Amino acid sequence: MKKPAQSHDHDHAAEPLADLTSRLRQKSQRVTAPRQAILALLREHRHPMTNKEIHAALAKGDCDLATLYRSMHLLEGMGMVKRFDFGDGAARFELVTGDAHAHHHHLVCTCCADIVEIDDCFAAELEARVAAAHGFKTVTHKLEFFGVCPDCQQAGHSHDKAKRSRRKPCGC
Amino acid sequence: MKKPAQSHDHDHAAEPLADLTSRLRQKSQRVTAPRQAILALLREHRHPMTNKEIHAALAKGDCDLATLYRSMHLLEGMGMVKRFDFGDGAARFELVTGDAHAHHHHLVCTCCADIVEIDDCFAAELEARVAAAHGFKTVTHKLEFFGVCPDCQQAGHSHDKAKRSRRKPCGC
DNA sequence: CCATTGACTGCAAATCGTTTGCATGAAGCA
DNA sequence: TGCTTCATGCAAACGATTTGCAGTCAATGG
Repeated sequence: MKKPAQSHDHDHAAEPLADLTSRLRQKSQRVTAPRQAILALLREHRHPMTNKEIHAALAKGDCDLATLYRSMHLLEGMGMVKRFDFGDGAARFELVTGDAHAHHHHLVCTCCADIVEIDDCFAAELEARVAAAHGFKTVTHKLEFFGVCPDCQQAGHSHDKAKRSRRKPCGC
Repeated sequence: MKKPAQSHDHDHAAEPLADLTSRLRQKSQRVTAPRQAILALLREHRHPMTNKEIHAALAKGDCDLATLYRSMHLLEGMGMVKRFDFGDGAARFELVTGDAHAHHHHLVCTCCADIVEIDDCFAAELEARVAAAHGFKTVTHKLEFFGVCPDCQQAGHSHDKAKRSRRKPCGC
């Protein structure tokens, strides 16, 4: 088996792993090895990851893919992770950091899949406007931007927007 | 087989079917029965439809599901239909009408899946702002709103936003 | 009007992301 | 320490979408 309680190393300004697990416990959810591994990994990444990426990044045997999916549902339901959809058919997840920066969007390079975070959300006001105009309640929105990043522009690739690439943000 | 050139009936201010098929022909694509059936059906609907819905709406035998998927790719590539993603795992398509109203978003009821079109796109300016701020080129965006429509609010259902319903915009 | 030919279609099998059933295993509590 | 319940691993099931293949047909030239 694996080290039971690694609470040291890699800690770049992120919430301590212990705090994360205690959040789990407080909501009467069990703190299991797979869940700890997932949270520990997500702490390291500032950009959303697909379940496949998460699964590949975890030590082999740390967490079954089915368990991973179940865990992400659980964490999403608890508000500990946020789900993003870049339109390529695979959900992406990001750890919800307690601080500000909570609500944000992304700018995804359709060429190299590089991701930039867009912090200021201009859509909040629009949300209210839209809700009022149509009588809807509890309105939320999904907004993501796609384009070609500076590096890829230089690379000289002939990238017309999204083309029909469904599998990857980029078809390179 | 079916009537070869029905260019009459149902015609509420939409582009004539003949014009649509000629657009196909001009791009050196063949005008086949399945494609005509698809275009004819899409002309009737102002809201985006999933391939399953389109397939179900077409007369049995009019178009195989595989052909439907291939056709939608073709039409999307030609710019004759636009693809929308409501985050429920199924792509939706809408006929691109030559007129204005080209670029628009939707407000989807998470309860009854009712759809309202949002014509004014405030995001266009944001797109430019985002592109400039990060050096990206050919930036596009995907933006959809979700909420509970007036009718569903009355129905008294206890609908907290999207919950974890992935399959349908609504989990009613 | 008929032959030609490559694009298009239907069908079935294959993919991919995601979910679920089930028996075993372990977290948290008495 | 033992119980009870929740969580996990494995495999099979699923739904959306894609693809291989052989037969079919729209567009074209004769």
